[in-house]
Amino acid sequence: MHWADFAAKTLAQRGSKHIIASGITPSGEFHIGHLREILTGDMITRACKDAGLEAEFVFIVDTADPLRKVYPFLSEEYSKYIGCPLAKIPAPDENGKPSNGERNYAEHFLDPFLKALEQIDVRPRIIDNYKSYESGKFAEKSRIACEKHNEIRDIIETISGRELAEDWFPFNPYGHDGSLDRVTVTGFEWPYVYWVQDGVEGKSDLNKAEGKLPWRIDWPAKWGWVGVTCEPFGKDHGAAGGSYATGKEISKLFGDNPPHPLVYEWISLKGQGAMSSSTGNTIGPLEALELVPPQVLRYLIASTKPKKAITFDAGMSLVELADEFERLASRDIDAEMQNDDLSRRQKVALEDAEGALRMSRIGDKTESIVSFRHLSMLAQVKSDEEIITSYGSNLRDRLDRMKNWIQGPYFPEELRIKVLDAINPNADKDITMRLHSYLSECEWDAKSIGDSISLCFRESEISPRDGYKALYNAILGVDKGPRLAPILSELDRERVLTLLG
RNA sequence: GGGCCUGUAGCUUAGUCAGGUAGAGCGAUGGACUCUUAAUCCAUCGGUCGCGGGUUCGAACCCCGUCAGGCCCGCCA
Repeated sequence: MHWADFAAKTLAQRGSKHIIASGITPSGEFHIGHLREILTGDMITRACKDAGLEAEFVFIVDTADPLRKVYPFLSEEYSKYIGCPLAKIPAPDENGKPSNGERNYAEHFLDPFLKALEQIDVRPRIIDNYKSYESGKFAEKSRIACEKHNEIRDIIETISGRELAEDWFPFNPYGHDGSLDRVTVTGFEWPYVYWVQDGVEGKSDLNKAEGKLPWRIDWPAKWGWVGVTCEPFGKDHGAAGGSYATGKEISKLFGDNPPHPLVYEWISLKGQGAMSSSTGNTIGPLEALELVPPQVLRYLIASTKPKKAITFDAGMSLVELADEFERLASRDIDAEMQNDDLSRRQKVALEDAEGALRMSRIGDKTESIVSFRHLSMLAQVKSDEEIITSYGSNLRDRLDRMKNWIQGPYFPEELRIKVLDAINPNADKDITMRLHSYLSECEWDAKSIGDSISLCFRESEISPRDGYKALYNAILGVDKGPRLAPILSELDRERVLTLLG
């Protein structure tokens, strides 16, 4: 059974109505790693619906989280915003300086991500955390947290095994400068938390966004008022003593039923370690979508069990992934399932494949007749019109993406068609000399070139196999390759003749 | 120090929860297609299941130990 279906089955035992949640802090550029968070949630939601459950997917954007530090992509001017909620900070401009524009910091990074999600057919209900504090959604949980601060302290200290500071309090007010830093809570009397920052005293109303719950409490509080029944999260939250472990207990303290967890591994970039918004070591979803169709990105997540680490590579691995998806999409899985000779293992594999495909599909079942590998070759040697004419206009979209890929930095060298610059001594001289004379006389278009090559082989009694091998070696330096005539017709006749010796 | 996750063919991996002859894709190799799609089709090769013990008629799977990598136990999402 596919992992998403398995999760749905587990949820079915809990009830028939579900809210699956994902949460991300928009502290920097979104990347493929964040896509795993979102897609994992989206796929569980899809699986729940397939299983006949009522399910809604929500994306909680942690806009109330403070700016932690001045990231490398920000200018020093941001230091004055450290500790302030991302929703109240101006977006950086192209130089990393605070802009005067309309958009805040959180929106600046969130908007492009939401556009990518739309392409990928993920349409969650968006919950803005800061606005939720503003409208009092957190008030009730905040009240309980403040009233039961000793129990909460006990839960965190016992489960995480760490000691909290003497002046720790389960609610962080924003001080007079709007920052959470250097603020000490001095008292609580509903609905106010009293505090002092740099000698300045003040109070924060729990009904408004005048402070926020610390992460380990904020999370279970959201579970409660949103009604979350399932949430996937990264392995960092999942470890023993981590925020899920404490959140689960705090959730019970709030009188709620903690959501079903699903821990997923991280995505790293090939050869560069974990993806990280703060170091700029990222590939964004939009960037990836310029190379492959959205189904392939969905398939990347769908075909890998959540606990498996993914090493993302926008080169050859992505070509293989895309082709694997196309092959799978063109199979008739239902028919294959009818085969009674299948072993238990083969059956399981088939079920997983069916599930991964179901989780990856967007809209109609449009399969393609051309593999990515093949398309990469066609795109290098033929004009768009020729390709569209032979394969149909529904290839347009993929062709455009392929062209981006070829022109960009990620296109694998092994797929690049490289014409030699000098005579290849490994090519059969005898054969290439004969081709030389035939090709110096024919018309210089693809058809004539092809005909001349055939004619040459026939009249010289050279087997096509040996003949093409020699020709490929002379032009491209390899034993076999794509259709040569169209490539030759794109080159100067003189250059070709030179290579033939 | 304590805990969690991962380790299976050259590569990516299924199978571990419910123990029963190790499955697949890619790549590689060979062949077919009487002028070559990096196409397609067929076949073949390829695995001490990280390592060592134990339980069992039988272990990739359960138990103990061990090695390697990642992560958490810092209001850090």
